[in-house]
Order: sequence, then C-alpha cells, then structure tokens
Amino acid sequence: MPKDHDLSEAELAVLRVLWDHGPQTVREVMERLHERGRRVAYTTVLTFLSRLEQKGVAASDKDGTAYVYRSKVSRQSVTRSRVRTLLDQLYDGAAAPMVVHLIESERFSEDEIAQLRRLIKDLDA
Amino acid sequence: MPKDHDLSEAELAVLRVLWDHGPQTVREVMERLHERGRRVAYTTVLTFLSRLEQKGVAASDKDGTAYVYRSKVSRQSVTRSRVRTLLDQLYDGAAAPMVVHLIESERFSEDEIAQLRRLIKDLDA
DNA sequence: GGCATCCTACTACAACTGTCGTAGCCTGTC
DNA sequence: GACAGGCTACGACAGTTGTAGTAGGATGCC
Repeated sequence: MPKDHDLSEAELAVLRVLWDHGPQTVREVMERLHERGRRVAYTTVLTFLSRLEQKGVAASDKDGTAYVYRSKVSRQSVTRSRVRTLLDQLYDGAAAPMVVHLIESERFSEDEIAQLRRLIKDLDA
Repeated sequence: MPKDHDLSEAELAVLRVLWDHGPQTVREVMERLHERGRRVAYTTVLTFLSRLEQKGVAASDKDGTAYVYRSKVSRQSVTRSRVRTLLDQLYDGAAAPMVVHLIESERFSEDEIAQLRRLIKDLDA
C-alpha cells in the first residue's frame, strides 16, 4: 500500500513543478514557481522540497554542489487520491454526482465533447 | 461575490451534517457525527460550529436554553468552489481531464451511465 | 432551595503550514 | 589565498486545524 499521500496545497504546487519540468535544483524550481506567479523565497522552496522528501514523495541526488530533486510519485496516483478524498467529503464517495456537477457547471470545447461522448459510449462495452 | 469559502476537512464534515439533517443543536450534531464514525467530544463540535459561524457559513438562533445551528451556504456552492480548487491544483483549471479521469477510473451503474449519456447528448444543444 | 444536568464561553495546546532569516561550507576567480 | 556568490542546514514564528478541559450560568426535579 503506497500510503495515502497527504500533501498541502503549497507542497502540491512544488510537486507539480517537478512533474511538469522533470528533476531540478532548488533554484530552478523557485524560478518555475515565480513564472507561475508564486513569489516565494529560495529558502521557502528548499523547505517544501525537504518536506516532500521527508514525506517520501520526492527524492534528491547530489549533482556537484547542489541537490537535484525529483518526484517519486506519479501525477496519476496523487490525482486519484485527491479526487477520491473530495468525493468522500462531498458525495460520500460517489463519482457520478461529481461528473454530473462538472458537466453541468463547466464549459467544454467541441473536441472535449467529442472525447467525452466517445468515452461514455464505451462505458458498458 | 460570495467570497471563497475556506473550510477545513473537519469543518466540512460538520457542515455536511447541517445540510443532511437541517438545523440542529450542538448535541444533535455531535450524535450525527458519532453515527458517521467520528468520535468527537461535545466541546469539539461546539468549537467547529463556532468557527463555522465566525467564517460566516453558519448561523445560530437561540431556542430556549440552547442554540440551534443552521448552514448559511448551499452544498452546491461549496461543492463548486472545492471542485474548482481541485481543478486548479491538478489540471490548471481544466474540467475535461477531470471528467475523463473520473469516467476512466470509477465504476457506474446502468442508471448513472444512462444519465451521463443524456447529459452529454444535450451538451452542445 | 439544593443538587444534578445541560449549555455556552473561554482557554489551551500540539501538529501542521506557509514563510523566511542566518550561519556556515564550498568553489571559482583574480 | 582571499572574496563573492551559491548552496544546504537549522531554527523560528505566526496562523490554522483538530481536539478537548474547565468554569460558571440556567433549569428541572424532589
């Protein structure tokens, strides 16, 4: 059992940088966060990366003078666990009401609609 | 703007009791939570209800000796904001990938599938 | 009218979160 | 070989969250 990942919002934002751009140094991660509008200090990023490592969801390898951090968990698995949590909190775990909610309250492009239609079609196949 | 409700997990659990069973006293809310397997002390429930009131999402009216608490926000609106937050955190705000994820990873009953099919059909109408 | 109850108000407190600052260690460059 | 600049290690600190204890007022029952 991969243990339920329990990540805070800010930690998740850092992890996303690793997913989106691969292994990186603290400085690089900080720059990515800045690009995304998150104005955090260098040491703050370092703190988050350390905490992620402590929680077992990231790891680091020394490269010369600096450490390069990388994610140890897939975006898929974290997504799964977070969606599940939300489902439990709001709909007692049922997925359908959430899908209904999303379809009713969000806008989709032509392509997305086509994709969804295809998925639904295959559902009971 | 109804201000972004920022509720913690335990606070949400308490709010759900109000949604599911209508206005209630502290003691009643506590009993509902116990039924749901949440073993919390009376004063703990009181604390949460007070915090919910402070945050403006619940209100109380004195009934004889005790206060009766009620929710001031709809389940719909809280759901909307939480789903939105999750979407932002995981998919940069896009809803389609979440729908895809749900459809691919969860199981649905015949009825649910029929309902989804209907919804999708009407999408671009 | 005194005691057991029940209710609220207030306080507490540890863990977790979001943010950094400072100290001290390398290392490349004159 | 001394200094500037980058890097990590640690500590700090206020705010939030989860959980509850205690004190003191009101009330119903004998």
